Amino acid sequence: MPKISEEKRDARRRHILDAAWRCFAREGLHLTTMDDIVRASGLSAGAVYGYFRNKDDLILAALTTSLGGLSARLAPLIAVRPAPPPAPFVADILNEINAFSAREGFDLKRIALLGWSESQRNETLRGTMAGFYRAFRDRLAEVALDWRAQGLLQPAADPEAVARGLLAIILGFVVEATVLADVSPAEIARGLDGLGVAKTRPRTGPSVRSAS
Amino acid sequence: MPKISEEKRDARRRHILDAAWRCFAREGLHLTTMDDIVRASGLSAGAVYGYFRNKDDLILAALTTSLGGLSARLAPLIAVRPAPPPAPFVADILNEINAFSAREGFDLKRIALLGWSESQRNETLRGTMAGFYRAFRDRLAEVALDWRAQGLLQPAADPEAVARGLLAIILGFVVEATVLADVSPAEIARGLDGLGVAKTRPRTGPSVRSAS
Amino acid sequence: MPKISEEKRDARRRHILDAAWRCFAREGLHLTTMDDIVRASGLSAGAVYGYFRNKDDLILAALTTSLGGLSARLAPLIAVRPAPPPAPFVADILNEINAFSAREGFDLKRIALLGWSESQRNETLRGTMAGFYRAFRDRLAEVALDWRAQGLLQPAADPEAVARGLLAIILGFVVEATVLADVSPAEIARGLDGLGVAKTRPRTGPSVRSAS
Amino acid sequence: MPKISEEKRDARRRHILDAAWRCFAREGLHLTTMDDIVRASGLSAGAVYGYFRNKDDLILAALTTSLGGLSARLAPLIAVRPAPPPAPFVADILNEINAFSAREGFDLKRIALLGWSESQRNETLRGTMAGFYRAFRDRLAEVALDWRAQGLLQPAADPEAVARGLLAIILGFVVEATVLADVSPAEIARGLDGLGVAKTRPRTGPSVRSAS
DNA sequence: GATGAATGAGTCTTCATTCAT
DNA sequence: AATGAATGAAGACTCATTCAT
Repeated sequence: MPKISEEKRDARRRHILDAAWRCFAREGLHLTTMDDIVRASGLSAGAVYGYFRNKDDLILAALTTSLGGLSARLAPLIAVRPAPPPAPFVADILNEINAFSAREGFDLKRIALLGWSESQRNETLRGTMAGFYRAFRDRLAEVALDWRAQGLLQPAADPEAVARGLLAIILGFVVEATVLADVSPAEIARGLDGLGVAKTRPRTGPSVRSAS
Repeated sequence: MPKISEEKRDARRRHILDAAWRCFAREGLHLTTMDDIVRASGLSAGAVYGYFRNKDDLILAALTTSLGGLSARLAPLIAVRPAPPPAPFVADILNEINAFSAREGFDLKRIALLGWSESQRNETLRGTMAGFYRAFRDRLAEVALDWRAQGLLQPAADPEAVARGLLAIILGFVVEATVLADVSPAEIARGLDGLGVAKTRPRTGPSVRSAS
Repeated sequence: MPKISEEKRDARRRHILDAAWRCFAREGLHLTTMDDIVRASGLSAGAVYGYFRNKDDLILAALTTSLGGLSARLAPLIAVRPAPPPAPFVADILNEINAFSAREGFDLKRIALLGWSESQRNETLRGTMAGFYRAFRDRLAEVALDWRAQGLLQPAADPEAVARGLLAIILGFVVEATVLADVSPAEIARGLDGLGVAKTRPRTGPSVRSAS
Repeated sequence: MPKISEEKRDARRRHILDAAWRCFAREGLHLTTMDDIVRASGLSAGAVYGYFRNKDDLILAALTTSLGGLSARLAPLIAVRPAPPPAPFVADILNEINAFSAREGFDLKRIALLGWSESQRNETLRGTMAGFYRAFRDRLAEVALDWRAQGLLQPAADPEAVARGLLAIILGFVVEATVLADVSPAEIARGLDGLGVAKTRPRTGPSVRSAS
């Protein structure tokens, strides 16, 4: 087999990551053996090692690639201006997370949980992850600014603090939905609405309705 | 009549769990070896196996015991009536979580992250965990009911949905504080206040001030 | 099994080294697998690793222990005063090397060959080996001094140079006896005797001068 | 009619052997991977396998080719008649060995060490090597005969035994110079000169008789 | 009851060799 | 002829667990 084309190589890499995701979601990061992934990918051990230096490298790639994919799908949602009010906005985000998860036959939310654990003992991963979440939170702060301008927040609201709260809700949803498995984006949105006061009218747009 | 009194045995058990916590927080559940724990506890391998049937048993005990301990410390906070308004209430909870964490020289929030990952592949653990969080959420729903009665929520607010949202914020704080390491309970509370409406006055009680 | 006695542990270590020697002599250092040694020792893989950190450690121990053993057996021979004349002295040394080799059912001379190769890529080993040979050569220089005093050498003989030559003969015998397998200590001794001549005047031809 | 001329093919072969020598000298025979050699040669794996059936074949070729090369360079030295006296003669040989070594940027003496080790487990190699050394030793015996005729040896000297001794010194020099790295051909020659004495009568003491 | 040495199945990883292109 | 990606059988080493003392 002579030199493989760049894109074929990328596809192969992706294929291995797919197999790894499925395994990780089922068994966790460290209980998944390389052999599990090798078998799931249908390739040989040597082939997998031709694409990833070692297991840690594969874990890192699996986690950061997920993050990157999610990032790309969330980007358009947080760029909308004027930003939808808090509750529907959050519902949209959570729905997108669910949708992204559903795709490949494994739940991305599980991968996220694994990633957080792993980031405790992997410097590189922690850096990448923190960078991703921080960038995302910065976008959320801009949204909060827009909300305040729209009069959807308290006049004195601190966009940075609001962004921190929003991120907590989003991350917390991932945990709650994965561990308790009985929460929908719509419920979180309704809860937010309940907490919010006076004029946050229940929205009727498609994004909330589309929630499970 | 056992050679060792019941309470001595409990102390020993506790001692082993302490060692295990420290190891788990540092290396994760599955990268921690039994030998790590044996060495950290200062006991012999045989001794540790006298208290825990196997590694999974030890993991399970470590995680559920943490949960139990946290539960006990959170109980008084959620029983207060009339319940403090949302923002300070949440701040109190988060501060308590931080305080509990700080205690033993390891961060309970890390253990929580590990537990969520682990619950994906351990039926028993998942059951225990879901039970704990569900019970906690039920208490939160009662708090929400009280808030609504106090007029602190929208009149039509659904206490169940609010409880789901509150739990998400709390769990999300654990993630954000552990992975990003740049959030304080007070900020989350301010964020909630910003999101909340009209008359949620900044509270001045000790709990918010005590936040970092 | 509770704590093992120091001497039992040493015996076990020795037993493993014995097994390793046999394997190494047969297959070479790097073609011998740990499993070969494990099987030859009759122990389990884990047990072997309880005595030697890794394969390199075992190799190092096997080689340096051989060296140490040989050193101990050679010591009395080179301490004799007045030293026997060169030829019989060398014969004695070579015979002792053969005798030491014969003992364990494997040939120490082969181990020496392996050690020299290995010392090219193992700093520690090279140091240990060089130290051993240098110390031995220092003893040989003392012997040469004694010979000169006895009038058995040229009056102007340099004991250091003589020691270098003696060591070369000894090491060369190991090679010749192992690779050609048709040389005896007595023959080397006779050869030395044959070389010892009337009046080997320092030559002045270009070839010696060209030597570094 | 091959696509590549015979001499181009030989040059390629030589090029690969060169790469292999460098690798072997650095890492040893069995720790050098085919990929190391492939990379060092700048060719592809397939290309290397086009010239050598397998790794053992390459090892064999590398070792025997070295031997052949050395043989060719030593031949003129041992053919000189009248032969130079022992000390300068040996110095000439050792200098030639050093010179041959220096050439390619790797030390042939190291290759020799590797070859001796390898010959223990490779029948073919052992045969080739023994043949080479034996032939060389036969030439040395002729030199010894010439020396005796010149009166440079004891009248009763056995040329075969002297040849064995000479070979030992030469091989031993390779070891000493490689492992101790502090000997020069000139020193060995001076040592030989020092050993050559007035009246080294055949001794009759027990130690020589005890020799096998 | 306690100890900690021993077990051995299981893990990650390498690498000689092949062969589709 | 040449390429280099793929193969997969080993190899080194680990670690949960047991049990003789």
